[in-house]
Amino acid sequence: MNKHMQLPAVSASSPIYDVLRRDLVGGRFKAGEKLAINALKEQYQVGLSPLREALNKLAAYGLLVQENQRGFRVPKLSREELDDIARLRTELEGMALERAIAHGDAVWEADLLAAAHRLKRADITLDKGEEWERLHTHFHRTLVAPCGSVWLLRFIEQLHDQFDRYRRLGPKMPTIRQELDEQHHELVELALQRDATAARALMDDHIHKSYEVALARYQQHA
Amino acid sequence: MNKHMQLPAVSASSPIYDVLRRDLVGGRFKAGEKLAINALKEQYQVGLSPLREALNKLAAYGLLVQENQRGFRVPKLSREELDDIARLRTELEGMALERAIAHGDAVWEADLLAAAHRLKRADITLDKGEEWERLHTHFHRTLVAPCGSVWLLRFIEQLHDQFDRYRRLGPKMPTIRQELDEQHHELVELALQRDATAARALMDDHIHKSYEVALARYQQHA
DNA sequence: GTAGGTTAAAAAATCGATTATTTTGTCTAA
DNA sequence: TTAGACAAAATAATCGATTTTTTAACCTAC
Repeated sequence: MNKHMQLPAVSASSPIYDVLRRDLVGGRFKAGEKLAINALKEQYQVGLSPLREALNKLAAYGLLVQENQRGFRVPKLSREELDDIARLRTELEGMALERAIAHGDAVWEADLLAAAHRLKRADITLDKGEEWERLHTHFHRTLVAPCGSVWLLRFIEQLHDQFDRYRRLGPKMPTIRQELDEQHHELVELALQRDATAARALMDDHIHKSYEVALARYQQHA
Repeated sequence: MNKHMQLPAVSASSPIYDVLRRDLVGGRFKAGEKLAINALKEQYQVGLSPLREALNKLAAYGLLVQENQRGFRVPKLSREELDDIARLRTELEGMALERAIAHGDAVWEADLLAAAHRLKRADITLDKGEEWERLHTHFHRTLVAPCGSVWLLRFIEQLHDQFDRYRRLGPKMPTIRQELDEQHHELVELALQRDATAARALMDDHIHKSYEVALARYQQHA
């Protein structure tokens, strides 16, 4: 399971794919909204073909719904789905974390410390928002990276994106964010101590807290 | 979690997508092979745009690899990946089966019996090959269908497709197939008895046996 | 003989325009 | 007034051709 393994590669370099994915996860589109392709074409300044290919990929990835002959739509949000996503995240990320703790090497330990530190810094300094999100995603990805399963990582990433559609419905809440950030550091500690059981328990709690934030925001419509 | 829930919908009705998916899973293309788009266009008698959109979706789904400016490629096979897929299938399908047994209703019981019966019939009658595959996929899908998690079902289906790229490398082996088919019926029995623990254990074994078949075929190059 | 560079051929990606489908608006008849 | 049918507009999907990039072949210089 070395680093030169061929990745199934979802994100195929196309800039418009990455931009649209970011905007969909970030909530720049309303849930249930129908995408006006011509409008997008102008808004993002891209041709029709690259745009449509990106939309097709996003539909296969689950960030869009494609309807027979009537274009693309942003998937609706639902309490049931949020519960589903949170539950699966708990199972899959817990599993991945245990395996990562079993297999992670010294480089991983260093990467973890670095990722956690940068995340905390971004929190303290003037909040760039988007930058914190990037670092947050990167931290969670780093945490489970050496789990040894390409497919598990793939599914986790997909679930993260879906989860964030709910979590990012509202504005940032500094109090909660700080609490969650503390957990990030505790997760690093437990990972370095190779305490898989405790780490998994904390991860469960971490996801549950995030879930409560996401649920609250979802229920405030937005 | 009712049946009218909005599905994330990967397969968006496009005929060429379904056909290509079937052919990729069925091994009509060599692993690692580069797809000649113009050739495909003629072979499948489709236009360039629909074809490219299907290829993009398949890449996002993991049945193709998209390389920067050099088209699409059938993913390579590897022992490591097969192990990965089999292990994850065990975890995810086991989880889904337990939940399905907890939530499945009378309609599910009937569907299960029907699916298992049709599968056995297809095995006895002159083997249409492709038809058995269809029924086999349908049986496994039915088994876990009422697990209550749309995303879990989605991931399981994806892993099934990937697994089948290995399993279907060689010709059918009647002896083994019969053995696995017996397990299908035992799975139904345990499901109807609502014995989640035994059912999960049997599912583990079932996947492990399939894994051994797939591994043997993979190692004979093919 | 080989490395490096140039050119020609092939292939992928993109574009502009056309075609097919759906949606919207309007009119008519019950 | 409203349901249904028709026509017009809008939008999605597809096509054919162009542009860009990669790959292959060839040539030259060392």
